[in-house]
Amino acid sequence: MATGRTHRPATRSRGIPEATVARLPLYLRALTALSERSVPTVSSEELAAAAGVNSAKLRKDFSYLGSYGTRGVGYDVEYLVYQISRELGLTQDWPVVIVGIGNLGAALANYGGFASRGFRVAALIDADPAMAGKPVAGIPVQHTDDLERIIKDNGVSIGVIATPAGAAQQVCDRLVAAGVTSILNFAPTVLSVPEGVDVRKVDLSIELQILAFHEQRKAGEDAGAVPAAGQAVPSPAASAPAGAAAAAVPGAPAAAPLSAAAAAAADDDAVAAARKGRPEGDVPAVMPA
Amino acid sequence: MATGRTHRPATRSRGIPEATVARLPLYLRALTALSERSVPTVSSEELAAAAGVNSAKLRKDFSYLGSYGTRGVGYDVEYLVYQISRELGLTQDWPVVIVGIGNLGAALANYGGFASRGFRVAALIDADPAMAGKPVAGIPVQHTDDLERIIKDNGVSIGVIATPAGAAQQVCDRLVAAGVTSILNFAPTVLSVPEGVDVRKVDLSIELQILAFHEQRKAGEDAGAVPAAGQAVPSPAASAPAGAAAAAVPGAPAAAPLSAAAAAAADDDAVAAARKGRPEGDVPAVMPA
DNA sequence: CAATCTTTGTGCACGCGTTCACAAAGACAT
DNA sequence: ATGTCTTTGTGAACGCGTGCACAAAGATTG
Ligand SMILES: NC(=O)c1ccc[n+]([C@@H]2O[C@H](COP(=O)([O-])OP(=O)(O)OC[C@H]3O[C@@H](n4cnc5c(N)ncnc54)[C@H](O)[C@@H]3O)[C@@H](O)[C@H]2O)c1
Ligand SMILES: NC(=O)c1ccc[n+]([C@@H]2O[C@H](COP(=O)([O-])OP(=O)(O)OC[C@H]3O[C@@H](n4cnc5c(N)ncnc54)[C@H](O)[C@@H]3O)[C@@H](O)[C@H]2O)c1
Repeated sequence: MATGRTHRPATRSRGIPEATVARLPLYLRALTALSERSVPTVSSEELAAAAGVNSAKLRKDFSYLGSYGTRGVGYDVEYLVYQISRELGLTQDWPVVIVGIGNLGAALANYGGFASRGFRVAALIDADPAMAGKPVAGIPVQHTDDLERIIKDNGVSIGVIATPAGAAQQVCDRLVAAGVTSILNFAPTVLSVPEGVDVRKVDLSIELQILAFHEQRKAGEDAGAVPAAGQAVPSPAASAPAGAAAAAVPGAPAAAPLSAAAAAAADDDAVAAARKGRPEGDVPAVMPA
Repeated sequence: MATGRTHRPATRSRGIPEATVARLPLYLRALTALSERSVPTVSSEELAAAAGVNSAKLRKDFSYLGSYGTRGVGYDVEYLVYQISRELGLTQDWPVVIVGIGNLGAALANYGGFASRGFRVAALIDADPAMAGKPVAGIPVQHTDDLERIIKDNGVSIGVIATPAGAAQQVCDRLVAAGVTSILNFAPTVLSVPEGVDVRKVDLSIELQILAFHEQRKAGEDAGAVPAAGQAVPSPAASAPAGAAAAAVPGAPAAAPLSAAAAAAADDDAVAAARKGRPEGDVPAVMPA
């Protein structure tokens, strides 16, 4: 899932908790499905099951919106769809621009789920001159030079960034300067934005790493110990003076810390680990990128 | 950002809070960047700034892993990169399969960020016979019929679902049955999985809706009142619990209605929605989520 | 109208996550 | 050694989110 936002610790939006806001789209989706099947009402129990949440939580969530249910009966589907849509601001059209029409950007542009939910792709923007004018998903790609004009002409307030990480902050700055106040970022970078601008990020790599963590733990439980490998391990070299540019590692940039320093400090490490009550045999061999 | 997981209320994984696990990849990314610049050490303050978090939070996060810092100096970059990598299980190779090689699936297959962190795309799977054998990102697409064999032959434990929503649950079931225990789901559906299987979802539509909510609130603050929609509004009033396909099922256990709703919701994909054309008559200018 | 049954809305308790604030640890200078 | 300075590691307080459990509301039946 996409996670992470520039938190607004301040006033709780209109009294609606952030966690609740994040679940409203889920409820809306389930309700829409029921609506299409012409189901008139649902109980909190049924709807909660469809949305994959606890029924008490769902009821509490709805209570923030008001009392839209009928005791002994449940919630009126159509009415609730409307109320949630209104609360989420989906009763109006939101023009969106996608910046960076590469593999991902093109996929997003082709994604039907955009338009079907009130989000209209107002423009596709890319820095590659070769792409200018070329239609993607029926929409001609425009050059970055016109970014500001495009944003203003279309009254865009939501921008999607799908450029390489290196360009993300710069693109973000331009979007914000042009008037965009909500950004969905797919680039693996932490964007810094001024107060009042919301950023949400979708980070595939992070999701996979979280899954890997749990996966490893599952495997560890089944097979008792971890694949032990008594190789040399990088360790906090004796104590590198922060100031000096003299890297802890001479030549090699990132993969060779298992040289002199490491070997010498290996003993040190074992001691430290033992002292702190950490198993010392848990040392794999491979290094990540 | 991707959000939502099948929670494991049980034992807190090895004492490391879920929230911390979710931030480790962020730290790792920042640390890797420092490592490439041959920076030997960082203070919690600097690293926190780079990762976009509070420094106290970062220190507490690291404290769950052990005491890897040096007071008065900071953290050894190389050592920390190693420790976090190990904790996340990135010191080993994770073969991954992507199911559903359409717009999104193809983009994912082409994504370099996969391999760079120890995730290897072991196979691409699609149900379309026309795609079988066709190479995407240099990897030949294989047919769904061989899904089980592919999973087992490659020892895959992590699967990515990028099929239409309607097929997601079915694909999920097959993946799980074949041995996959971690799933990253891009389809807009709530997947139900047995205990022990982790699911994380990336839902673009939900992210945009959350942004829209805040966007609307910002606009509302500026312009005082709310966009008074004088439109006709469905009211719960008259709606009587019709007898027909009344959802208020007799004694349905709660399992049946779940899968039923899920299946229905699944069908509510962009494509389906577009094909059916918007059911105009009802409600405001809202659209299904 | 009264009794019964269903389901909402919410008070309450609990646990997790965040943040502050500071003692202690170590580096470094003298 | 001793003192100063920097930065970690963490105790403690606080707030948010979750879920239980139940009273109240309304439907439904007799
Ligand atoms: N492809 C995926 O599945 C995937 C998954 C997760 C994250 N990401 C991230 O999404 C981003 C895009 O990925 P991709 O695979 O589409 O990359 P890509 O290289 O295919 O596309 C990037 C596009 O951005 C354009 N671009 C570069 N600089 C720009 C600028 N300053 N302004 C406007 N456009 C600019 C390029 O011309 C190119 O068309 C990357 O940051 C990547 O890490 C991609
Ligand atoms: N494209 C996007 O940017 C985007 C964004 C968010 C979410 N999504 C979701 O991701 C999913 C895929 O989107 P897409 O745009 O790539 O769709 P798509 O239609 O382009 O691709 C879907 C692919 O899945 C294959 N498929 C269908 N049923 C299958 C099955 N049972 N087993 C294996 N493969 C099967 C199809 O042959 C097709 O190649 C959808 O659920 C969509 O809602 C897409």
